[in-house]
Amino acid sequence: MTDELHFLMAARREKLDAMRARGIEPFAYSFDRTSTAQHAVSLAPEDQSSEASERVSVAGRIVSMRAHGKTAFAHLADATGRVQLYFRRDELGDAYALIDMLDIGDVIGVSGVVFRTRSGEPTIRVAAFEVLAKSLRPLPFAKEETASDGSVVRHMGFSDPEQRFRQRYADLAVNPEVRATFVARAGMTRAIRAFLDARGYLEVETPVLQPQYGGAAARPFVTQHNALDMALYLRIADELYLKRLIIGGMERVYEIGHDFRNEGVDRTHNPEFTMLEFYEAYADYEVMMDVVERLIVAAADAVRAVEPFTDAVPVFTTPFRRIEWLGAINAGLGTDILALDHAGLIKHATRLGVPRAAAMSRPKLMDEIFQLLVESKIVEPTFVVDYPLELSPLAKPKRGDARLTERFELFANGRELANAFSELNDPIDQRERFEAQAALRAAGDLEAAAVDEDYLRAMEYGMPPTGGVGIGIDRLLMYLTGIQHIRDVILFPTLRPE
RNA sequence: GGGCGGGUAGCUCAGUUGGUUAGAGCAGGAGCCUUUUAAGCUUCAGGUCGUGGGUUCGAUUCCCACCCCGCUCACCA
Repeated sequence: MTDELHFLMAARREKLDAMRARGIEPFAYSFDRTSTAQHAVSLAPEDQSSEASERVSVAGRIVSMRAHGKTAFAHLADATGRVQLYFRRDELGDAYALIDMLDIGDVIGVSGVVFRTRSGEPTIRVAAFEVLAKSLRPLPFAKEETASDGSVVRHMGFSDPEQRFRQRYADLAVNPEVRATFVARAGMTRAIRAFLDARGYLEVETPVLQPQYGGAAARPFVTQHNALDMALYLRIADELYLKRLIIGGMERVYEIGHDFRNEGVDRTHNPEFTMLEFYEAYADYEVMMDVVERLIVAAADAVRAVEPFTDAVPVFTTPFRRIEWLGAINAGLGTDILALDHAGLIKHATRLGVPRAAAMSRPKLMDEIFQLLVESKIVEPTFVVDYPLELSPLAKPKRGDARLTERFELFANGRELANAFSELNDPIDQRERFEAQAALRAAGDLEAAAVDEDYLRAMEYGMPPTGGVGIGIDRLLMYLTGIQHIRDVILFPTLRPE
């Protein structure tokens, strides 16, 4: 059936027309609120015989309605919660006829005094009300029952995952607890900004559209600039631009923004996601480990402050455990992985069950083996330190062991939460690393980086020693809240068009 | 991409071993009801049973293909 002709919508259009026939315009310009729903509830007198002295005006959406002839009850929801409304014909006179033209979903403004009903529920006795926006399309509100222990039981409702994400507006309107996730998300990023700002960091914005992408291993989205007649890539990382700023003398910078990776969509991957990167001149990865630890704790405190997540957020003991990449993997493998040639790596990877190992490059094989033997088994937050040089084309070699780099990743619950290094600041070494990547790329590794000549030019001017960190904000929120699917922490996850 | 499960009313779901009018609750219309709260009572309406083919006297049901969704594996260092 077509929406336009649907009987449910037709009925609402008829009510709209009936209101206008009475000279009422049901789409308002503004409404002066004197109270929120939450505040109105708090005004209710203790005993049932009296009522609050103060008259309140509240606005929100009608989420339930029970009409009884000459009286009617409804619940009004705003951002703070819900409050019951009581309409009486004795009180409203001719205006009471408008009750027949209201629907669940309408946005209305009411004023009246707060009292308690026979059953004790705080309720506004409506003295006047107006329709602020007529709802022409029915929202799938669920019936809610307040159990004797005060918990709310929702009956049926709006649960189809596809429709919830396609119509997040309806999801948020109907399932108010969804909002809490995004309140927590905002609290978390606010805490992170406050933490970095307090440390003297400057928040910056670098290009999303880039002529050359880099800073990570991933396949990009490509787009076309018409006037310049050139291809542009959506960034896969912020890294190389933020380090250009370090070279320019902005000694502490961070950016929170979207990166884009042209890869699969699943429980932990959305094509666009939010990345925090921060860089600090004159710091090495030891300093950054300490910063990351405190930043994670600050983020966790912020999420813990949001009601439904208080118990979900892990309580950390610092310092986090540290293990060495090479020691951990060699212990699992029973031999020195760095002593293995390509054929030996393929043999071990295959033995461990890595599919299609024969087609993989050395770095890829090492990472696969690491994931299986070490990463997947980490539960408590753990810094894995000192990654092999060939896995880390932007990191400085480790002092005292040129096979490794000063790099760490933070893992918890088998997932990567942060990736960081003492940034490579030797432009000659960086060129060699880029060229090694380019060779992998030429050999068919679609995720290997290309040589970035402009970045090398910037480095040649002189880049101070720098510590840098990347943290996936969506993943961090998932970890802290215990939410299992990335689409539940993103307001509008990527979907196929309808 | 592989495997498994699913797509039936606006929402949440039953059901059809192939058969005539496809069901429920909520939401909706009409009526009654001046403290209800999953309000209640009476009554009415609401469906191309994901799409397209095939088999059949007859397909929402069986067969084939396709589309979409979920879970999962793979991929995503």
